[in-house]
Amino acid sequence: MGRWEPDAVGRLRAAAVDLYVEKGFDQATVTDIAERAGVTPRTFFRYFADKREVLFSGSVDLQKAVVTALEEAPETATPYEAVWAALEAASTMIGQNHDWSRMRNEIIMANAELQERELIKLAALAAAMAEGLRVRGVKEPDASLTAEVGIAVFRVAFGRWVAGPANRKLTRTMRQCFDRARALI
Amino acid sequence: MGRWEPDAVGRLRAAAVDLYVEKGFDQATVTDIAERAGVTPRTFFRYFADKREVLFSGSVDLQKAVVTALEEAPETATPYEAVWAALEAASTMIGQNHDWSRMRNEIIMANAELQERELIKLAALAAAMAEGLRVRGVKEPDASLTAEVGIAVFRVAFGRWVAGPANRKLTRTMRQCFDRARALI
DNA sequence: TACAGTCATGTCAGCAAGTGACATCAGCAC
DNA sequence: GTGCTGATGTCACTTGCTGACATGACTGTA
Repeated sequence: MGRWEPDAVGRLRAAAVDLYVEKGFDQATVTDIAERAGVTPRTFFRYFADKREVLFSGSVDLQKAVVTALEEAPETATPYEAVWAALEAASTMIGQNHDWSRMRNEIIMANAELQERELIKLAALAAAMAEGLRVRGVKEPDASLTAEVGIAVFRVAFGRWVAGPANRKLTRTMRQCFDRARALI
Repeated sequence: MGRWEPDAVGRLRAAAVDLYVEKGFDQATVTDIAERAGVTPRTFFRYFADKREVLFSGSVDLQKAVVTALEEAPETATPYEAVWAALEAASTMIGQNHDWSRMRNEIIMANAELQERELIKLAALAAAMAEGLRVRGVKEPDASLTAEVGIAVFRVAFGRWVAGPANRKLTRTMRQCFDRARALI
């Protein structure tokens, strides 16, 4: 046993999410969160760059999965097909937990600052995908265009999935949007 | 003559942009800006919701132009073609002033918070475009997909144009990316 | 001419986010 | 036991942003 209760990060994360749901993101102060986690506000900012970041710790793994999928996609795949591999990998990760996704999404949609953070994470994902495509030999502007379109598809598909019934598969919705985009463009 | 110098908003905007360039967005405090504009910090927040918003006052007009273009696009146009009309209108507005766009873009790219704001404005633009398409009778998810892809094209094209030489036409770059997306997807 | 109302701005007090510098002290290595 | 390390606490501070109220030039009207 350490000097303090272990897993301060875990307690902070849990406390934050609880409070964001209970009182709303704006009303939940860092002091509240820290207090509930049995810790000082200063400690909160040691683990999370800011109040929003609590909800985005998963984005690192997501980005890794996406990049890996791009690397492992068959050499013969077109850029858009390679992007599909990335979207599929992302869907598999996120699609596991419809409940969590829905709750998290509700918190985010209720607050503009959180939407901003969500968007910049997706922009970073797009940038990573574009880089992954460039590694595959795709030139600009093709790499960026394909990656950005991929993220566009992701956004729409995720939005539909998260608003729909829990038993629907994200991968399925993603594929439908992916194909539909192809038909529309 | 009023009790104070006229056009406080204009002075605030100018002072803010100047200082963002001179010292960087983070280092420029609202107190600085207000002081240079000969006004109280409180007044700054009467005109701008926050420190970032100064750089985004044009987005209202942009959105109007886009929506109008969608309304006026020929009935026979496919969704993607209607989106082109919107992108063209946006390009015509923004493409006028390469210097201003480049400076503004440099300020924004140097700061994550500003990029977040830029992204949410673009997301709002996408939402407005999707709504415009729905008005045209396009169903979901087609409306959202087409609109989001349109914004993806816009992002890439704008990025290329703003980084390129001043005499290049935004509309041209936009069209190239628009067509290239069609080829890639 | 006086009077009332309005509008842009000032004044002031205050909260919450976020940061830097330094203190503390359990546990571990040696 | 000595000394180091790492996680947390403590404190003081800056900055963004807000609410409530004050001020006084301008405008319209009787």
